[in-house]
Amino acid sequence: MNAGVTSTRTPVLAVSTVIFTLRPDAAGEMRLALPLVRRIRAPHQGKWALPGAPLKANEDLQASAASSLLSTTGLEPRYLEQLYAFGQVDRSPDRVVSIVYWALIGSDETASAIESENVQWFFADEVPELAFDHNVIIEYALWRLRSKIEYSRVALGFLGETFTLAQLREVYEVVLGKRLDPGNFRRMVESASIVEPTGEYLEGTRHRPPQLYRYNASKDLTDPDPLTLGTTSTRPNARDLGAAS
Amino acid sequence: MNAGVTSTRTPVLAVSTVIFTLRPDAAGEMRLALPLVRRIRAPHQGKWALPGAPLKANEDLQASAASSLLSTTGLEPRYLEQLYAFGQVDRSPDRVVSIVYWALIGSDETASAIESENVQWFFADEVPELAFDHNVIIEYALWRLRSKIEYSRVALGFLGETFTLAQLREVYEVVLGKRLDPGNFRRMVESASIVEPTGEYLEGTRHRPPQLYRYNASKDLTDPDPLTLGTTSTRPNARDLGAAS
DNA sequence: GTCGTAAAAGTCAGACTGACTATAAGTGAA
DNA sequence: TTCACTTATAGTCAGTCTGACTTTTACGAC
Repeated sequence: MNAGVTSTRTPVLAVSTVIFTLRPDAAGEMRLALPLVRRIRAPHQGKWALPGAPLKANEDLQASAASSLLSTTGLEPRYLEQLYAFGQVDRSPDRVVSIVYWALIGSDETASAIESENVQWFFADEVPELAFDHNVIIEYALWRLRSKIEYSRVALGFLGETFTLAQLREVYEVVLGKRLDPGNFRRMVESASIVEPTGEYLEGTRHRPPQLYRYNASKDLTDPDPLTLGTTSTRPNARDLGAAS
Repeated sequence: MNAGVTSTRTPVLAVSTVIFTLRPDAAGEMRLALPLVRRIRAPHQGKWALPGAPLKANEDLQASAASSLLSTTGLEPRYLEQLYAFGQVDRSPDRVVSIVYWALIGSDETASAIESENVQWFFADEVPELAFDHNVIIEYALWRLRSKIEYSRVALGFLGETFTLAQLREVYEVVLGKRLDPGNFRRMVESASIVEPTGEYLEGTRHRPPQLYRYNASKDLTDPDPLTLGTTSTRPNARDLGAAS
């Protein structure tokens, strides 16, 4: 046995990404899915893991997340945000601190995805046992997605340039795991002016053609990094507590 | 000149902490304050900076934040949570990725604080020009504190074991920078059952003695780490969007 | 034309919020 | 002892938001 691998080595930095999309299952139901890659070296060789790579010396963190994601899965996310830095001493035989990003991509943009024996899509509720603490990481990313969809516009990260309200609602329904009332959803979306109508209508439906929408401020969707703090507005739904005056 | 220091060295990991407390200014007004330490070596020698230290090989991230905070400032925070990992290539002449924590401590617990020529308290709105990107980091920590106080119980991190509703309200007022209606504040706090009355009353006031409260679930206050995900409840104020059934 | 379907608009009662008023319970001063 | 003062505590009320529900509209298929 190789006895020397202790956890007291100088910490190494890696950047990984949890990237979600929506895909239909066998029954045609839309479900949350994410790509995993098979580890090709020890530790945990052969197990599935999040896409990622060691941090390069001349690369910013977010750029590192994007580039390692692109090179291992072929995906370029529409939304990308830092999730958390995982650094428990015992999370790997080596001392690895993983700075994890989470990302969203539209179903229509996953066509370019690499799919092979070593890169595959999994439904979020059918993730196998992964390498390291990656199962915990995915759980946390899911929690963050579900929380954030309620007060921000991240849902748009799943959709293309234009979309119908029914499509947008479906995103919410899949992520939150419950049905939403179409009327109330429309009211919410319109009052929050998250999106605006394009004036065009979707054709080819079996019924009245739904209006197409686009989002107003695509800026708001990307890069909520503290690095852009000055330009970030406060959350739309933030409430006051017993405010006076 | 030393010409060789490029930013392409292998990344180094540091852990720093923004720790807030409430202290009275000269006029007796409570204000947000935080301790800074003077850098004793290059780069940015002599400038003020956040307390921190390189990550030790055998220390978890949060433990590293706590221990470096204790050794440089003498403070042991009541609330400690990861803030963000800062890793821009150009944020330091060396390549340093800083995993930053943010913390709260009660005014009554800052007595043990080291104060010297090289460790001093600053009001949050009077922070001088700091080393590295630490000004940006503090801005972000402030934003996070103000956001989080609205939907969580972090405010309790500023207070001792027991407190009056007026004291709790003052924390909110200072952090949010606006006055709150006492009656509405009481209603909010009671309906959210954030705290419970102890049955005791504060003495020595010039008026009717206010009841003392303590918090219900001190568990909820500490460690919102994803590492404890299973036990974390969802946010109390999280709202649904046009939910049906 | 009629039917079926989903879009889009409207209704309504209950909960919540912010502003405000009223009462109660102490201390210090007269 | 009594009064004045301050703050705790309780209550009121109108406006807004929310979830459930109903109605109307506009299209394709037949």
